[in-house]
Amino acid sequence: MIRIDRPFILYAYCSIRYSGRAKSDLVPGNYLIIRKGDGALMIHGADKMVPLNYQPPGAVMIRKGNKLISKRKDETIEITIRLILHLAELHLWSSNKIKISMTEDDLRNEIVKRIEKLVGEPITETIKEFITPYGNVDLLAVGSRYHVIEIKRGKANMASCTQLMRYLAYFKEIKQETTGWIMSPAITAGAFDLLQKNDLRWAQVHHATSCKAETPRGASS
Amino acid sequence: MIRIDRPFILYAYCSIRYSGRAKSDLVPGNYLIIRKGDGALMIHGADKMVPLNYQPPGAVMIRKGNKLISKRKDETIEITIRLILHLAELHLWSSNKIKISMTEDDLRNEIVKRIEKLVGEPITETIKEFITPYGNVDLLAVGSRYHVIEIKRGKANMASCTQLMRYLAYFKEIKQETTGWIMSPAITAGAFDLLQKNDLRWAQVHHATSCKAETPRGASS
DNA sequence: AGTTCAGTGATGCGT
DNA sequence: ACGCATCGCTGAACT
Repeated sequence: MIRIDRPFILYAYCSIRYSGRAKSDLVPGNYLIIRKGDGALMIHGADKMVPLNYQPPGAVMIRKGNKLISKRKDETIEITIRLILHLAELHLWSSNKIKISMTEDDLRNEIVKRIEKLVGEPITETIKEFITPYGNVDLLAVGSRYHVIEIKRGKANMASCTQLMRYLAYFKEIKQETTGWIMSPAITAGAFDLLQKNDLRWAQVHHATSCKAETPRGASS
Repeated sequence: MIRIDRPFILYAYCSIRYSGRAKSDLVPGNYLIIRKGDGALMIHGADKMVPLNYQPPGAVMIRKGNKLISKRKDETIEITIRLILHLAELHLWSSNKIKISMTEDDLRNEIVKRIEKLVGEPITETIKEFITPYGNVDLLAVGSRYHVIEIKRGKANMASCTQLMRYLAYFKEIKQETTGWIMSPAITAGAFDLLQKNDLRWAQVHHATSCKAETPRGASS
């Protein structure tokens, strides 16, 4: 019963049992096991990006004979190793953080720059992450009325609409005149219909370059 | 310029550039690169479960000198290798599928068994995935009225509520008397408030074992 | 610790 | 293909 702390990769013929939030059994096979220094554990099959089984950082691993057992809170992964095919410790693994651009936040900054053109009226103030009891509004633009804006970096869908409608319910409660907007590069047909039915608007916006506004009525898809 | 098809793991001192839906640069360091036979690519740092950079199945990889370039549609990852620390091909990697239990679908089956006790009235029919223009209802139970049931395997949140409310809007349109339910092992405080305001109900249900029903009024959290 | 939300979400299932 | 919903989602930020 030995505690294992160092990060390693292990390619082995093994079987896996998981129990916790859910349960799973994995029949014996050749799988790739990756264990990081923070406790993160991933067991990968031959395809797909997501691991077959996994455990988040904080898990503690011990070895008991030919079994590797990783535990975290009420969750356990038990790896029964039948044959080690490849094993390596990874020294001096870097933990640099990655910097991503073209996120939703970047898009919001673009929208703020062109806000008057997008909503079609003079705006005196823009507030990011405006707090309501039903969640925080991505962007609130104040002009002759409030513009409640939900931003999506990709294609907006029905869930995006209901998220917007949830915020609007609050402004209705406090009897504040508002227009609800979704601003995104694209929107699904169902979401667009839902917007129309609720008298909400969509403005097509793009990352970094141009922004073009349309009312639901004028847009085709 | 050599095309690479075989799965491998590579631990190397390298830098990464990604461009596609978003953009990122990763400063030189020691990273673990995993490439699967279906094209899936993952570049892992020293911690966390999620890769720093990645590409889904279908990506094509070529080698150009000390660069590995993986492309898929409009997305490119370029790995500039400065020093190979460890390299291995993975032979006979298994692609067995994993079978998970205690999913939302399992919970739904439990609920169907106890449906009359949960909704508190005789039920003549239960329909899974009942289709509405606003999406498919997890479970529809028909008694003296309709019971529209949204099921969550974990803790229900505000998004769960708005999802339910979206379905209910349809039944209101067709003037069908309904009661809206969320059934889940737990629910967040904000979601519970939102339910109450909209005269909807929550029933606490558990995986596999017992089910206990409560009205929003009676529940504490 | 709890809650909310973004994500290069990914993945599966339907149309 | 697109649309939609789940995920043992993970991770981050804020309370």
